[in-house]
Amino acid sequence: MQHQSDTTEALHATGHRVTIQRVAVLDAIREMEGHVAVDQVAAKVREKHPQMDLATVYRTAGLLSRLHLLNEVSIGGVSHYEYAAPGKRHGHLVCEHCGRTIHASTTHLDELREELLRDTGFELHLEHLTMSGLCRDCRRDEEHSHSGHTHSQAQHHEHPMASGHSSNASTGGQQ
Amino acid sequence: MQHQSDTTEALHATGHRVTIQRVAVLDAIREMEGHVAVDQVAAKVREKHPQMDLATVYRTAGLLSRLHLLNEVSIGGVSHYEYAAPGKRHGHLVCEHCGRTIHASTTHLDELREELLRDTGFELHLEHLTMSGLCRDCRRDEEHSHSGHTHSQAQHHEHPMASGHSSNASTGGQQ
DNA sequence: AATCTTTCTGCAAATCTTCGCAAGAGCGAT
DNA sequence: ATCGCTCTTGCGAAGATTTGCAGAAAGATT
Repeated sequence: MQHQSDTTEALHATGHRVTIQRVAVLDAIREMEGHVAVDQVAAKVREKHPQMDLATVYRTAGLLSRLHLLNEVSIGGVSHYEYAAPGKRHGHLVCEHCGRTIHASTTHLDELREELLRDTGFELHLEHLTMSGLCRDCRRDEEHSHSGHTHSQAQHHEHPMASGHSSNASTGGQQ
Repeated sequence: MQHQSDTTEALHATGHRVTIQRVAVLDAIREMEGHVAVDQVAAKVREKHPQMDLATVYRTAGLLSRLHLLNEVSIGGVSHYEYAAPGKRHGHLVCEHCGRTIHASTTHLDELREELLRDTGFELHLEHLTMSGLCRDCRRDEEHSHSGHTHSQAQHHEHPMASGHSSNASTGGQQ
């Protein structure tokens, strides 16, 4: 369990200083599974370092994200982070209706990435990619309610939303 | 040039009320080219309706976006909107370095959309799709400075950044 | 046109996120 | 171990966005 070295190395290699805050934030997120919101990270970190400031967590998570030690995922406009386990790259599909997050293997995305690079010179960063749309369930629901255009304006009817987030319906193939 | 009717129709058809605020916001954004930030929209709208509240602009732009009359684009974490001209769909590629936004034809994206739909049941909404990465120019710059890992942390060289747009290219003052 | 019901808006307060700055902490040189 | 040069952090404040609420306005009804 010496991840520590990874973190330290990555920071060193990029000319950044190794601070307890940085190690603590990464550790906290690694301990918590899935995508966690910043305030959750802060809470976790404060268990051991009570004086850690929220702004520091934001800054640190942002930095670690840029160093590819974390992935940043925007869910409903709110930043979440997950540990960027090496070799486990995936895109994020967030359902606009129920808020659930699905992981998409990069198989599809790599293709897109190459095409864009060739055609526009733009190098797509898959690590931060979050795309929105409708998940299978909500899509079905929506089709059913195609009768009266009540359109209650009501935001999403908040599906049960499995507590532990990221119900993985992905293409199965996690690398 | 009676767009008015479009707006009115779309609102009606979805059971929403037609208010001056809603028409005004859509008009303002249609008059301003490209992606405009919410505060710019508010300023424009207030030329004619000085009492219009910022929160209303947020709520209205969000609604019009859900009705596909506008496209929402997140640039550097800040919401921008553009008029959703029918038949002009495109994805948004935002450069993490200089903040520039590039339009990607949906040719590439449609493919991805279909694959995702088939493999995961997820219906990707291209209208809101914003992807980040590095544009051609910044990519070249970055490759050049591959010498010492000084990581000067130097502020971004702030490219010219095509016309209009919010002068706010701040990718944030790096740590 | 007056009335009624429900949706919207303006306002203010709450959240989420970033920023500026002075004090504090790494890390290389002494 | 100490010094010094920078990078970082904590803190307060500002910026961005959302939310609750009560009054104002839209659309249906009479």
